[in-house]
Amino acid sequence: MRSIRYQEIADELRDRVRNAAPGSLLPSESELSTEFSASRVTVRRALELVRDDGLIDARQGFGWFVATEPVPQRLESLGTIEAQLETSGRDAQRRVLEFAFEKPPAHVRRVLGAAKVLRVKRVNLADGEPFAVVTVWCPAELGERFSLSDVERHPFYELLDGKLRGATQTIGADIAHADEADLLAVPIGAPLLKCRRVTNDADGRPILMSEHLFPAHRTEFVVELPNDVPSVTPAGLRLVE
Amino acid sequence: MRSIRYQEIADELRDRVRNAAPGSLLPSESELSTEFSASRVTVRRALELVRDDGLIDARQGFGWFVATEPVPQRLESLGTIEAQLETSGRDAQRRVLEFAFEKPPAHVRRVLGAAKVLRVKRVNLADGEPFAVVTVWCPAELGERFSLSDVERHPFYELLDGKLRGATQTIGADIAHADEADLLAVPIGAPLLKCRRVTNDADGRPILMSEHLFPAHRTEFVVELPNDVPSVTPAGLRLVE
DNA sequence: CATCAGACTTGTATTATAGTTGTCTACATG
DNA sequence: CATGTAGACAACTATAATACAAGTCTGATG
Repeated sequence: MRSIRYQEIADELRDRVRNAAPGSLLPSESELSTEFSASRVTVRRALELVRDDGLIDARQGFGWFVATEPVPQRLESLGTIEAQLETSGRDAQRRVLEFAFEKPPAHVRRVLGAAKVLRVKRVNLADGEPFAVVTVWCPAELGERFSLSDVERHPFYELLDGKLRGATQTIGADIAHADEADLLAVPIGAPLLKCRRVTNDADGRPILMSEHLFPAHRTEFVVELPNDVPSVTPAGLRLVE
Repeated sequence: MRSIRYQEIADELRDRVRNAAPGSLLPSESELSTEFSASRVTVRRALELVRDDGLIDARQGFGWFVATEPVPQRLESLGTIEAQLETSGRDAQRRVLEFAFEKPPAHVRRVLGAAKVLRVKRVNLADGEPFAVVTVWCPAELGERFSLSDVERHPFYELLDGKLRGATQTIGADIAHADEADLLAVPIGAPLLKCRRVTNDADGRPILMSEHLFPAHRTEFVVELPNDVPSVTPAGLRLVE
């Protein structure tokens, strides 16, 4: 069986990088070149492969270093909306509208499996203008630890820091009804993006359910598809029953 | 019973390939030639037989290698909508509505940078019911290779097989206007999911732009977020200007 | 302290070579 | 006529060797 040299080198480098501290420098390309008895071009191709994995990065005149963020964010190049607002210098606020312990609606109960839940409804503002209405449900025994001011001051993921592990997110569309139209300052019947998310804890059990409504004229989802595209049809779409 | 040499060789190769790692390289044709004491042409015919099984593939100047899985679909656990329909036993059809070479609208021209484009508009049916209206733009010099029946019979990604590399997909919402409402068999003002996609070629240049409209009551996007969730806010959302 | 030269780094070419597949022609054999 | 052998050539790939541009750091110099 033949083998490609730069792939061998890339594998070796991946191994080393995984056991190295983030931010630490790799040997220079010419050093690696002599060490592997390969030309600089070959070493470079290997390095570029590892970079494509998100494990390392390079700066001209400086060198190759282990990437600080070992978990590459393949899914989307954009961060959270809050971080976006912050970097663009806009002011982000949230206003809690409702905060109640109650019996969950059927579709929430089916997912969370709790007889009593905390429901928090709030509106998110960017520069004073509303851009999202968010409803979050979580089991009552978890929600009892939070006060209204906790929820008002901190995002939910901070309060549950470290407990959240993965999520499934479905994106749909709806039109604004009277209640939502009022909150989002759009006319009744305006198109909305509706996002339902089920967030799991470290053990994979769902512990958080949330519904987000965005006015379509101000928001859109962006998904980067770095690899081969299997179809012109949007990936991730499914027909609902 | 005389056995045909290149079929014997093909059988032997099939055996080896099944026990080899995907992506690994086979010996070169001339090596196999000496190993099997057969001419290179004969070995080649055997290799081509195995390739027709989909087990291996070749690249000129590189070699023969064990075929990898069709597509490493990391992004979402769901496949394309066509594959979904197929596995669920539903009937998928498409009907081409418009097929024209013309000057592109501004937002298409800005992305593709072409003075003339091919625009194809079609409606997708599942079990006879419409579930998507799709418009695809591509530069005229690329589109000239395709006929109307090409587009009607094959998905676009098949016609451009191997050329497509990555894409950026934005998901938004809109309401159905008269034209779309008619095509999708929904009332005017019904919520629609609107997906715009820019697909790039191997060099990262955009070569395809498409717009997809789905009736919201029948469709939704599903995005799996396997890693840490940074926020309760949906990932990938951004504010538009 | 500010500045500048020099050593070292990555980024990006070009050229060369050996090895590979893709394709063709010519010929032999049953 | 299908099957197999032998050979030649084009096109492509991986790799090496080299050169130069451009960015980063360090330390000497004034």
